[in-house]
Amino acid sequence: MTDAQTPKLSISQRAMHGMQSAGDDAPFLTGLNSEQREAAMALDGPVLVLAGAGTGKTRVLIARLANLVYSRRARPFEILAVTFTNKAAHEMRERCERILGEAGSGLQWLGTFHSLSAKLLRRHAELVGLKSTFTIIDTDDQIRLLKQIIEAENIDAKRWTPRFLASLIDGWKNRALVPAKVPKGEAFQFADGRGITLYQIYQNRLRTLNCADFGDLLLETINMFQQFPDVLASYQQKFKYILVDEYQDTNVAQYLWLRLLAAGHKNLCVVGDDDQSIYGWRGAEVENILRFSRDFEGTKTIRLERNYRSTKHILAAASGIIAGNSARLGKTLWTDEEGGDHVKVRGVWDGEAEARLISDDMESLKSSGMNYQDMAVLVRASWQMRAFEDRFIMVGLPYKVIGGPRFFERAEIRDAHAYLRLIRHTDDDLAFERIVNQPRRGVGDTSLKKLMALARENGVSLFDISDEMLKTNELKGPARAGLLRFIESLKSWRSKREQLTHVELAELILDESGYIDMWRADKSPQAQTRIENLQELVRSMGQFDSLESYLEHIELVMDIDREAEGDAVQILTLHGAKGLEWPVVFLPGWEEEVFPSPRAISEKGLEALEEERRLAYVGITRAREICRISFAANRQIYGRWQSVLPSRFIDELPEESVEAISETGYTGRPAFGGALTLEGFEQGSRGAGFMRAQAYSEAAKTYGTPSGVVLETKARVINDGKTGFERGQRVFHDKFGYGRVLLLDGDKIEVEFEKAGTKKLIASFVKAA
DNA sequence: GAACTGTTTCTTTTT
DNA sequence: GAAACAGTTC
Repeated sequence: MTDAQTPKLSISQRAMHGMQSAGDDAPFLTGLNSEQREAAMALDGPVLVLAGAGTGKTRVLIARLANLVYSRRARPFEILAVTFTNKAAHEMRERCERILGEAGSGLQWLGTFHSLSAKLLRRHAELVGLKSTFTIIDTDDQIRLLKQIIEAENIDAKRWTPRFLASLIDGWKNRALVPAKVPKGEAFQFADGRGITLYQIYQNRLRTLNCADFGDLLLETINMFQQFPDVLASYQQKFKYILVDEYQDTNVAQYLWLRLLAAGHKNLCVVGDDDQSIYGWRGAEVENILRFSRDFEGTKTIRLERNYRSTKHILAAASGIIAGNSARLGKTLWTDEEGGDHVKVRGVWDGEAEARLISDDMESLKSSGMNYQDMAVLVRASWQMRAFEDRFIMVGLPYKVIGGPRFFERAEIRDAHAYLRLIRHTDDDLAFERIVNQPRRGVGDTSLKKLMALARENGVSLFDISDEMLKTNELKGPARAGLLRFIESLKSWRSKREQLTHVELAELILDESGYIDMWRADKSPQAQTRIENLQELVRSMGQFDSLESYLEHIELVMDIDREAEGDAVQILTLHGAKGLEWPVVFLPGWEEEVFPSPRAISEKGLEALEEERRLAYVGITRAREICRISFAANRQIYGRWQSVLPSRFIDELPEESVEAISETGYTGRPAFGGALTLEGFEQGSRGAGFMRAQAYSEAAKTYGTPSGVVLETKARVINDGKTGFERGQRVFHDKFGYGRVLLLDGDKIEVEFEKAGTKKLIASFVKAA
């Protein structure tokens, strides 16, 4: 650790008076309003800052940090600052460095829960049975490992998928439950009561492999703290002040983690917004924010409600949406900005038309003097990105995908990483398994199974057992030759580690292993992209000073920093957009079955739906000046064309702040006369329902009304987009007779018929019995 | 052991 | 409509 950097003290004299907080004129406080100032200056004791979207919470956090350092309450390395995403951590570091200069770089304990945990664990790994060189495995490795375990236990991996087990285990880890602490009953969620046993086996296996998964990073850190109070005490002493961003997204494990560390000095400041809680599926508990003042006695609560980001209409639209939620603390955002554009809601024919519309908009905004980097497309799910990429490539519009079908998740990147991981530690069995036959070396399933069995029997790694086996004659033919070549290559690459830089080594490996050649020989259209990705990977390695630091970064951040190519529009998911803002924001795909996502609709009802609504709120509040929502009449889902309804959220937008239009411009009345002003639209928010109908029908006008599609929509509009059936309800079908509803899926339902078996069908063909 | 073929399932969202 | 999976053939 390179500790103790005292900040340059060219600052206000008053800020230097020992344990005083900074004076009102401290430079980092200028421009803050009174609440923000209060939050930045209340340094001691527990503080809860409830900060609505765009109320300047990051500014407050930075000011607070600066205040801590300048007032000499704490040196930079005595401050623990936790963010939720790596992006946020990165941004906060940059901004701190700008204000604090060198001292900003001294913020060694600024990071995500996971990266900070990894750092702590590497220091004390042996306390929880790991070596400090442990590998952090990703979801892919996790699933493969679980699959092996499930199969080894003779459980039907079809009925009980590794994926499902992984989600259960993640859930337990999110609640900080080691196998012994999982409530017994929950074992029955998997394979007739064997869930906990499997969890235990998995944990043992991870330990032998010297691996930790994401959940372990937190779980094991908590374990360590609980089992070794002296270690905990030393960190409680060390971290004099703790700051947490996006507190509404913390789960139980993270809450415990914080509570343990904050118990010493009790200087814990958390910043959050319950309306932006969008990680419930990852175990986040909004409860945490609600119970904060109960858990930490003497909590000072500060509310930031003045919005500095968006225009009035954008704010009104966002408020209109979020008002539909019942479970909230209730904040009222306000702004004294006047005017600004209305939020535009536009209906189009299909996804392609939507991409066209948006790219046209972007080009015209650009020609009116705006920069591409000031515009973003925010989607619900990453598959939606593709349509935009296709379109942007076609018209030559510069864009950058952030997150998305992520770089690191691509097979070729994972394979390349597996090679590098094996260079790092030859006993990385998961990596070995992945690439021993990639490219094909004749070491197939049977040979690998044999190796794995032997390795397990002897308690050694796959690499070591291979090395041993090659000395005997147990393997024959192509398998032996291939394995020999593989092992020899690995040895040779490892021996060159000293002479070559890690970048040169990576190039050598990709070349000598035949991996790049494998893709060169591949005639599929994606092969070229894969080769480019590999080149990009090698290039990105240059930003790190060793193989180890590169891999550590990849394992934690799960993405590489791609070259920022100047002025480009950004495409990202709504989740990825949290905490960011743009002058212009496009929100496409506001359709039932897309957003809210079908799962959220069918799953646990209200709760999931409210989370989707918060997501909509997050989306709209990312916009500063222009916000444009759109929806299509038809969309390809799973490769099948489906006609879809505008999202229910569109109905929830306040009429006064919204303009519903189509490419042909505004015209008076709905095209379908009575049809579209039917029951469905009349119920609920009347005005917006009209808008939804209007924008929709305008789209139909523009593109004609191809037979079938719109008519079908009309029928469903009468049903208000819902089937009107409930799970378990008894129904009748003309042909199949009587049955019971098994599950609801958009406009379709699955019915178990008494005579005809289980069928999935369009709900309108079924009557209540 | 690999190459080919047909079938099925699937997608939220991130560390 | 891809990617993962199972089954078949060489």
